[in-house]
Amino acid sequence: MTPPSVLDLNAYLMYALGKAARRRLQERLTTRGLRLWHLTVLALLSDLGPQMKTVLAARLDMNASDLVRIVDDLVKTGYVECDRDPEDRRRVVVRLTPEGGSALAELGADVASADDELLAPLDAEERRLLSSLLRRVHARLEAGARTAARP
Amino acid sequence: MTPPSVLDLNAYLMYALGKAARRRLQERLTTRGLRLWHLTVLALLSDLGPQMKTVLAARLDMNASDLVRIVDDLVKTGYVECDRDPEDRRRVVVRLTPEGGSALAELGADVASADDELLAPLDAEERRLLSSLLRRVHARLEAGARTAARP
DNA sequence: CGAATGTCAGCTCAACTGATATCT
DNA sequence: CAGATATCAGTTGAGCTGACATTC
Repeated sequence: MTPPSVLDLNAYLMYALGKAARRRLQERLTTRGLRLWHLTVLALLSDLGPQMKTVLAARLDMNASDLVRIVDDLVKTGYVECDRDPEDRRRVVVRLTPEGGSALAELGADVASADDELLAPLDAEERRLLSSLLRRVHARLEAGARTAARP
Repeated sequence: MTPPSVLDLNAYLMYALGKAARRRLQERLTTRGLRLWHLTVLALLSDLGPQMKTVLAARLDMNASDLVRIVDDLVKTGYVECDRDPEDRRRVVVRLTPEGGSALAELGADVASADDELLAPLDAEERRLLSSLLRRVHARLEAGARTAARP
């Protein structure tokens, strides 16, 4: 069952699973009128505190011009607010509002269930193992992106 | 380094890594005028032999209407050919041409290097482990899709 | 007839590019 | 001035939906 040589490629496997993961997360977000980037931006703001737009975009491996539109959406819904940094007026600092924080909290359990659905065939120990491997690959990608951007 | 709570979600991790994987595969394909689906359809035809379009679409977790356009492209480049099944004239059987086969062979090593790039931080044993975990998750997804489509 | 297969048009989101404005 | 930050317009691919025709 499912032995095509495409599956010999981990890159293809990750691509296929990434699509499935995205689909499951989207299901849980569209009912609230949000998209994937809305969630990830809110979560990152919650983790890091108020941040410049370039930092957010870089951390999420996201295009700067796309981030502008996502933040615009979040401002309209009142989940984030923006202020110019008085020390460097080029910078726009984005911060989570209380409304954004509670919206994120409400999403938490709902979104976490996407994990259970995806990783159903694995037991707890295997999930930890997979998670640890994925994190290492992801960390290297981030490091590579940084060094590539600032050689 | 990179500890946001978004990363507690394996679903998000897979999504992010899937994007990175897709990007690496695309780099290697656009130089030849191909896209991701072109590669996967060629590879699946090589593995399974001539197949109906619905089978191809289902196996690749792909929309039937999208497959039609991908196959159209591949027919234009001469990599596949289509024939009506005389026993059931609704069916269109797609098969790989010799040109398609050699194009796929030429892609092989090039595309395999996407794996090395992605999994750079893991040693051989860890790669096997990751691959095995990913395959199990993927197999379950395919099974779920089948049972959901035919309850 | 209903159901399966394939085709076509059109839509949204994701991802990227290039041009421009503003500020340091 | 160069460089960083942000913004805006437009393009492509991916993914999905609905309508339709054809055949069994």
